[in-house]
Amino acid sequence: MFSVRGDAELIARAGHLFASLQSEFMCAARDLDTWSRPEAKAAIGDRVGGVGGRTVRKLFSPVALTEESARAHLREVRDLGVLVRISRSPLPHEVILIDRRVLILAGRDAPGGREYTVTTSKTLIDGVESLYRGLWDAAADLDDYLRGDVPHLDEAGRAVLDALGSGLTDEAAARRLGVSLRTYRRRVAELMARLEADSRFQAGLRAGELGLPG
Amino acid sequence: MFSVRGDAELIARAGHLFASLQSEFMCAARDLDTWSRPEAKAAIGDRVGGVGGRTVRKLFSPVALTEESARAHLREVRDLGVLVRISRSPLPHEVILIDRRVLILAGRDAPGGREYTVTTSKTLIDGVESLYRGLWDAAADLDDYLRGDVPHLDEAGRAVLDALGSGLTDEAAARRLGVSLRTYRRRVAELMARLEADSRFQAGLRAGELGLPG
DNA sequence: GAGCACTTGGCAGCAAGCTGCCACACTGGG
DNA sequence: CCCAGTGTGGCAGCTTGCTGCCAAGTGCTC
Repeated sequence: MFSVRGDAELIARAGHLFASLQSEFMCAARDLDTWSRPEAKAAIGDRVGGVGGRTVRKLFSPVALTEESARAHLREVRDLGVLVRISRSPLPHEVILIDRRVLILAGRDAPGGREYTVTTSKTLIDGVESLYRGLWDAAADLDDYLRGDVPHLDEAGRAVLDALGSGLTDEAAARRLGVSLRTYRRRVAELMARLEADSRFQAGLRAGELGLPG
Repeated sequence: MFSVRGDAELIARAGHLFASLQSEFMCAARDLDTWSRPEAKAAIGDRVGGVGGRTVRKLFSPVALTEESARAHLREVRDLGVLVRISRSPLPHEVILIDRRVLILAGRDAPGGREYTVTTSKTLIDGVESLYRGLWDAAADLDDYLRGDVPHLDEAGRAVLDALGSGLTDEAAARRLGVSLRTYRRRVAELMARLEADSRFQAGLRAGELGLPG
């Protein structure tokens, strides 16, 4: 195990690891800006290369989808065969696994550059891989996530969903929210349209599957 | 970072780490049988001691709940203030974090004893902790999981849930299942009772949150 | 065979949910 | 000022959902 500080040193000492990728590359990160320097990003991208019969998994937090440019980029790499999933977890620290032989973890940004820890310890790798796998399995496919992106609920929508999820009658829920029954039902109808549901059970099921209210 | 082989050596070289627990202990494991030797289990238990103002989190896979004795044990420790959650992930490798200062990972059982890797690398710990946190946040509280364990759906229950989730009216759903409306509604009422829901939305939400139909 | 427990299906009465319609209030722009 | 757009609330009419009740059918035990 060794540590390096800064992207340049990482590439110098561990760049060959990326180039020697054989079968599986897995990474988890908050967003696309893990590599603070564009040249480092390009260099790493070059070394990993295309999928080419290998499995490349990239797991991001929802923050990665904030900008449309990032979404477009993820769609592109997805089109190249990279498996992209979105986890509900913030994923504040980047984790990279190469062929389950090498584990690279990125620390925080620091004045002297970000510290990376590189290890080939099988026990460490197995442990981290099992945690990664748990997150991966629970994460949503990029397309599913984007399709399900419709229900970004504002405060009112969330309040309606909370009331619905409490099992209240419409009358009780409207009272709770301080609106008329007609208005409450209007909002329920809107939420159901957004969830593309024809019944309340179906709407609840979709909300639960999507992790709402998030 | 160092590795040890076997429980005895782990206790000899790292036992003090457990005893020095100050604020937070987190572990993830497939089940309760991580420590292959009862004496090792007891020794570790003694060293961690009670909660005593500290945060102790234990994350297990559903396999940990297979036996009623295991469930009873988890309820006991939960009653002592330990936070217990059940993840849908298999968690094949045990991970332990002590005060976010020490990371211990367990390898597979081997003839010479299981290999443990112990490290205090901040980058490693941060990376693993962020993955752990993602799994923890997505995991179900022990009580919720046990309470939610009710809906083991038989074929008929699953068919009802599928029909409900399709957004059909009761009449259309009954026709689809080849039963009368009264019978269908009777089964819906049973499913809702099992999900402890007072409305169809709430039932759907709970089903979605529980990952039904599994 | 009879008796019992359980399930199904039809029916009725009621509650809850759905939505159109209309009036009113508010806001912003010309 | 007027007008258009938007949102709210009350009401009515209708559909859907909920459940008790009763009769009939089925399977099991004695």
